[in-house]
Amino acid sequence: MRSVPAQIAIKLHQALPLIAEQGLEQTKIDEIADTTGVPKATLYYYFSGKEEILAFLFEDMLTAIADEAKVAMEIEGTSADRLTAVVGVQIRRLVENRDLSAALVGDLGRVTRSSALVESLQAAFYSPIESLLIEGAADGSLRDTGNPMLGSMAVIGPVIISVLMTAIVPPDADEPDDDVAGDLIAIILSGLLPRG
Amino acid sequence: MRSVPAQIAIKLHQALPLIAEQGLEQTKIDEIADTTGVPKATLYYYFSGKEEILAFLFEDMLTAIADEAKVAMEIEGTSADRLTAVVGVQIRRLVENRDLSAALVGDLGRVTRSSALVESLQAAFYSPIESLLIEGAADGSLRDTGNPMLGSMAVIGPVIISVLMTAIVPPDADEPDDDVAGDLIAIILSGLLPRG
DNA sequence: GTCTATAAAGAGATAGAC
DNA sequence: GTCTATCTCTTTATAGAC
Repeated sequence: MRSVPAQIAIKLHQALPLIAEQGLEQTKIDEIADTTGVPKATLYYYFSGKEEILAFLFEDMLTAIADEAKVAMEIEGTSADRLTAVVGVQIRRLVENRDLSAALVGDLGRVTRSSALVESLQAAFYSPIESLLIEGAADGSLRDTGNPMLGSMAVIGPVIISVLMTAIVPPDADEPDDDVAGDLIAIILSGLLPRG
Repeated sequence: MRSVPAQIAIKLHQALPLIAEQGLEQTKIDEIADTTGVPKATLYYYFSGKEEILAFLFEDMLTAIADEAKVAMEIEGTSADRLTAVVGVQIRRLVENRDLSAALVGDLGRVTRSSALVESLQAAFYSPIESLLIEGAADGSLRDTGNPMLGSMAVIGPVIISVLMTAIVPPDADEPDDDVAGDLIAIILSGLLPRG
């Protein structure tokens, strides 16, 4: 894959609503060319096929999330605060890239078959959270669940699924979007049992 | 779709490792015929195509989960107990059908494009949990998060993601499987903050 | 880098006999 | 219900000029 000019990278995003809606399988490369205005021959010049196009866009977003998460992991406060910040970053970016996220979550199988993408997913979602859980258990600001992996799943799972839901629901829902991230992390932190 | 003989339904499961591994898109209907021993002509006799074959298997499992969940929702104890039971059912069935679950989670986009499957998913996962959260908030055995939908996501998300993980990891991992369901629901119930 | 045209192969789906 | 054979169509991907 040759280095992709920014000009083209931007245009590629225009194909995402299509891909999100009907899946990559049903999206013909001619449609991508038509929708984005990038000639098919040019697409093949830069990419080996449509899988690589989508993977490129995934990588783009995941790298951005990973970078931002790294920053969020350094803020002042308790581990819980940092965890809240990281989850906020993740959700915000996912929601901002609604269609790309829908394509990502809707085609997790494809993603998990690419080791490069799996690594990017880990760097963006799993690793930051696992680190913070371990850190928090050590300094006492988070409960020690005894299983950082399961704990991480308990955080990432809701994030992914809630994004999937918002991504599925047609965009007409111009609900104020409230503070999904905040509400979600509050539930995750406090749990579902009544507090004593 | 004609009513599928049990004989054939059973054989179809033999194609699942293949589908789980390479995705339905990459799985040729000839492969399904070869692997299951069901002649291709017979497959077309009962199904309109490979999508319908997979959807049939999904429905099968989801219906079983929904039925069992309905039972679990009636057991004695607190709402939290019932929630634990329901999640236990869900995880157990998913893990038992490892490859089918991998196919399901790996191709959520396809699933969400079928309204029948979306309804089955809701009946198996979302509805039971949402009911219990509402019930628990009312009788005080669960915290009132003010948003049953978000609360449900906080439960279902970890379930789905943890199953995805175990489904991705090669089966060589004959780890005792411990009590994933129990550990997971404990974390979800108690939250990640230290208890006072 | 982009165009037009085309190869060419794959795979889904069916026909029609048994 | 199952078999063999085949059709047909789509879609990827490339060739070669500009």
